[in-house]
Amino acid sequence: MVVQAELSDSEVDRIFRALADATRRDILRRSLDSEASVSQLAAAYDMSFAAVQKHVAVLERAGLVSKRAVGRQRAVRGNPERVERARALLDRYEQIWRRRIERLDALLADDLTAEH
Amino acid sequence: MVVQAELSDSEVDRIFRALADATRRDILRRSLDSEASVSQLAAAYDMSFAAVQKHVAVLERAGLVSKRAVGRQRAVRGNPERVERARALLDRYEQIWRRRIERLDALLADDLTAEH
DNA sequence: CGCTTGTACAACCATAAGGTTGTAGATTAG
DNA sequence: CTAATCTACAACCTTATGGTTGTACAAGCG
Repeated sequence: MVVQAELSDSEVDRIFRALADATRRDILRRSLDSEASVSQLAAAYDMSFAAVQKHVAVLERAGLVSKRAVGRQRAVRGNPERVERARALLDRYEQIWRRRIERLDALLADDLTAEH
Repeated sequence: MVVQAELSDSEVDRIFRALADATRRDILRRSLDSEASVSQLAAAYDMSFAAVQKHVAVLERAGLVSKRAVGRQRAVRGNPERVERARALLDRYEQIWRRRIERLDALLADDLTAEH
């Protein structure tokens, strides 16, 4: 099992920032489903090629997709490992909440015991 | 079981946008762990009260926290349901990728069969 | 070779984000 | 009642974001 380094705050910032745009989420979905060139992606949206190119760049800087040269094209593919990392972060928040509930439950149990 | 409405694109935008800042993620963690007033939260960061207040407002608009009036204080508490929703979205991306792999595996199996 | 296609990137613009200070209203403490 | 505390919000500033157009260059096509 590969132990991964903790993501820095700014890396996490970039990941969630990249996910905070519907076009980028759609590009991520497509590129997880199958590789597509930047121009193929661009054809799918009602905006300039350059705009789509920028969105891909934001995803790339966040590590959510990577590009591979195929002739003059750049094949974009999603990086499931990064998505998993983001999901794991949210899992931790849920754990924090669950631990809180456990503490509260324990307190309540103590109170009931004390009432004897 | 409560069936939940799909989150709109802009709701998802707000959720991930809210998560894309280290201070806000920390506020979310704290408020999932235990309720805290805005001023208690503000004391924890090296920025003005108003700045922290704005961060709380961003989290609130995203539905990640809610506020409850307690005298003159506003108790901020995290909303685990929303965190779960965000996590579920990322799960879907991972599923998309897994389905792709399954398709590729199926193709490979066909090829091997064809070679007989 | 010359033309088309695919990409990269700079320059620019409008708006949003993240911070500040200042003012004002509610609530509690003395 | 008066003073202190907690919150809300407006106004302002700087920088980032998301879009545009235009230019440049590499790779395929005929």
